[in-house]
Amino acid sequence: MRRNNPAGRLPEPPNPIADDGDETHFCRTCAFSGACISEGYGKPELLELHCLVEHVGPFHAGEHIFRTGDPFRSIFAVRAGTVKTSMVDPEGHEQVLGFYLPGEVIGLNAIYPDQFPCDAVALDTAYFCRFSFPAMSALATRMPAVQQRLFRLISKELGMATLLAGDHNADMRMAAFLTDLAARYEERGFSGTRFHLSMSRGDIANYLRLAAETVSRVLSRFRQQGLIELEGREMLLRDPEGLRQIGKNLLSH
Amino acid sequence: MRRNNPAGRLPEPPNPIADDGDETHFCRTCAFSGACISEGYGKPELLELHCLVEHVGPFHAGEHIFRTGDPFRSIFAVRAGTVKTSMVDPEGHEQVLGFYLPGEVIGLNAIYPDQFPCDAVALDTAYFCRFSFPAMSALATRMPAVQQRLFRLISKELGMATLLAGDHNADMRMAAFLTDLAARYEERGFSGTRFHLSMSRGDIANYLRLAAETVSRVLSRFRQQGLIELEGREMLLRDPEGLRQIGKNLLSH
DNA sequence: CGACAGAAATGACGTATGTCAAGCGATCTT
DNA sequence: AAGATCGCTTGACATACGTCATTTCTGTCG
Repeated sequence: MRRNNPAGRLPEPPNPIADDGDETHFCRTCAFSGACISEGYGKPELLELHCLVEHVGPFHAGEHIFRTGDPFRSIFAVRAGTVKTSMVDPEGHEQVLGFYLPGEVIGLNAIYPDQFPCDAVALDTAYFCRFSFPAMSALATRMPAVQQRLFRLISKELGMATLLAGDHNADMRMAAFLTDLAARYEERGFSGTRFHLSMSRGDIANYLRLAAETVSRVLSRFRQQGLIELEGREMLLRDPEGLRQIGKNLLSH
Repeated sequence: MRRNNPAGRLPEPPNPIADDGDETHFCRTCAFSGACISEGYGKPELLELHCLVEHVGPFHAGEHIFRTGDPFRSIFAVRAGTVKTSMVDPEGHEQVLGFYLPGEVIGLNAIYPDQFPCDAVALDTAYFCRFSFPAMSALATRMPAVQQRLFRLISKELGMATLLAGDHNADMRMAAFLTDLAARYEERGFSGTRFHLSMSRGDIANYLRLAAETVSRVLSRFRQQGLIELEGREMLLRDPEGLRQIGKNLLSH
């Protein structure tokens, strides 16, 4: 447990949890909430959407939410915690595909192959809403807003994937990674300048297609340059705008 | 025109055209055809889907089908020719995102931002079917098969994008690229061992995140090793299985 | 036909980043 | 408390690939 906070350390960040939903209300930060709440759907449809939701968890750090090859039946919205998705190639090398924060959705890349093409493991204690995909598709045919939400979610994921495919140097990748994380935390109502890195340096490196040593060096350099403060995994962005500038070629907005 | 075929040259490849559709039949190779034909939908729905299709073209080599920032209204199925999609970063560097062959669909990554996030330019003379996306979404709510086809198309594109994001050496990338191209040609009924590269070495290099010189060198090496025969842009895969082995870590199947 | 321009191939060289290795500080185990 | 283990940092060195420069080839146009 990371509880005590001795003097001289960075203050603890607020614990990122999106878990304020109940039987008739979605968690405020959930990627699906907009499909009903913000678009003004009435009680009946709202209840219908809730019928196909199942709360699952907790999953503890290192536990799998799904594994490569599992039959695709559901997508998962993160309610609390952080998730890493990754593939392992035929030679056994891991490839980190992404990190998912509260309010975000995993499993969308399983629709086409109809089975999960990657593993999903919890990086810390995590809770989920599980949506049956067949039921959701069926509902989508009756609720255009749900259909559109799904189209947009998948298309958004597609946009994300293409960004990191570019060839950029280590500084750019790292700066873009931090800026993106910050924006996503902020979008969900958490601090966009102070947060906890749930993933190891090795995972970050793998995700950015760098060596772990390179990640260490870049972070050290960023610290020397006053761009960040970093103690273990507690991150404070001292100069978010500076970081954004360095990584701007990778960032959509 | 590439017409005459003097002795000593590779024979001309069959011209990749998927253009056998009419008012009530889709082109056999079209990505949408399965949505109606193979799933046994009757005349009424078939006609409905045709109503929202518009044949456009020809676009000549270098002409834009759409540009970054254009409002998103339609997706395009390639009927004939080849298309390159690319983004330009704030510094003006081009980033090739993909190449699209007859039967494939472009524009899916525009759904989320609701405007095209990239340029699409014809690499040779190209024809398209344009599908109004709002109309298609509306139809999808009434035809689950169309909805599923859309979900799967976008999700497939997502899978493609993540593959090239890995860190692999130049040989692997090139071998995987050729194997993928071959498979896609074959899937659409063209030769999977002999085809014309519609794109320049520079475009290939950019797509694979390599320098053009590296692409040249790798291709020369592949030729020396007897993996391919190559004359200008006419490609003959001498050892497709060997190539598949080299690139297997990047390939889904 | 010859001149020109662009695409492609090839060689020489530099560098960003990977690899290997050592060391340090936490946390866990016995 | 000693030892083992793991995550992280830092340094020294190696290398795959990019960059720059030159040459060759191909197709185009006067």
